[in-house]
Amino acid sequence: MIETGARRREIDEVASELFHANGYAATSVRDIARKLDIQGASLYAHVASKEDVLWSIVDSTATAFERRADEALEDAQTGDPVDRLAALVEAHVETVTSDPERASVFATEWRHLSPDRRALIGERRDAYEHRFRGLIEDGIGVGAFRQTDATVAADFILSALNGIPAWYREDGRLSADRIADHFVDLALRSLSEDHR
Amino acid sequence: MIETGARRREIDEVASELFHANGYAATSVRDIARKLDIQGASLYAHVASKEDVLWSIVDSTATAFERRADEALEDAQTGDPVDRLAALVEAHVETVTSDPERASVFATEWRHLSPDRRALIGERRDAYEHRFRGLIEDGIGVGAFRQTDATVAADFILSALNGIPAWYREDGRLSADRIADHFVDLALRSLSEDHR
DNA sequence: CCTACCGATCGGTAGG
DNA sequence: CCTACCGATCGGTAGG
Repeated sequence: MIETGARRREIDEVASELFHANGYAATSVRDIARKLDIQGASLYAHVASKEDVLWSIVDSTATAFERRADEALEDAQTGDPVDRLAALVEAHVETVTSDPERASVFATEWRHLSPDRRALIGERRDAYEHRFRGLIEDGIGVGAFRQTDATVAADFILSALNGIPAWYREDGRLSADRIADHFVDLALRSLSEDHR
Repeated sequence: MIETGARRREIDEVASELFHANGYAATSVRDIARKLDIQGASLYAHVASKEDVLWSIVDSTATAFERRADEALEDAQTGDPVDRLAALVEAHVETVTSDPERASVFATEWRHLSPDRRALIGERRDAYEHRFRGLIEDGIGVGAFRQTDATVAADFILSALNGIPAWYREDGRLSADRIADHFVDLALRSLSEDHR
């Protein structure tokens, strides 16, 4: 049975902070416990292992990215690959900015998962990237995007998106919405045809 | 006195591999020693601490980025901000692909440095990013780039560049040169004016 | 570069 | 959720 109580959620929250700030390997179970004002060993009343905490964060964040992308594509209500890619980029920025710490842990700490879990996440990441690449290919197909390497372009855009947690501040100069606008713009233009 | 012998260089090389693959915190001094077929304690005949190894990698890689950028801008021999930004992006891709493991360690593991060293690297990173931002601003100024947020654009491009180690393979489908071409193209276009 | 060793800390368990 | 505890491993030192 998977625990889903308030305490369990608190664990994921403080662990996300610490894993983001110092990395999974440099964060001890006692570091997490200290932030919750309990003893290190007491954490095991709620979780079976340290890796389970990482898994919980990574798995739920993967689901968040997938769900938000699904919704965005449904809402788009259009077959235009340009609009659909814009919706995907916007959704991604929204997911990242809504919880930058979890997004950052998801993007950088999954190598510390067990081999089986790592493989599972690897597949989901591939499928997610495939959406980007597919829409880029579609856009090239209809002549909306320049003839370019869709794989490189998808990596380019996704790397830029995943870099957001490194500099985003909730109380920063730009709101999450404005950042999303900028990123949609930069991403679409990077694929645009010359009109000179 | 800083040791610069062949063994010392080997240490940085295998440490770069391990720090890249598993992260600094998850790599033990004995892991590094094992790859060199020596005892864990023997490593301390060559280095004063584990952190000194990380520092050596990070510091030399920062220098490599700076030097290659300097050369590229000198070679550019032009005041055109578009050409100069292209040269900077190309130089960055070259530095990353010439040693992706070191580039990746530089980009992701510097948080494990001591506070003073972290601050030093932070300043150098800021200065480096400032070159990108400055050229973007210049390009906007002369009307070559669209009116956009230069800080966001610089983060966008630099994050994309720093994502390369995550997917680049030396024996992969694309040569380092071709990747550089693609990235120059994607980066410049992302800043381009509409001509519609 | 080795052997022998150090104190500290790690993730995790037992039993309440 | 606590106290008490476990074996393993950590970065690093002493002395050769």
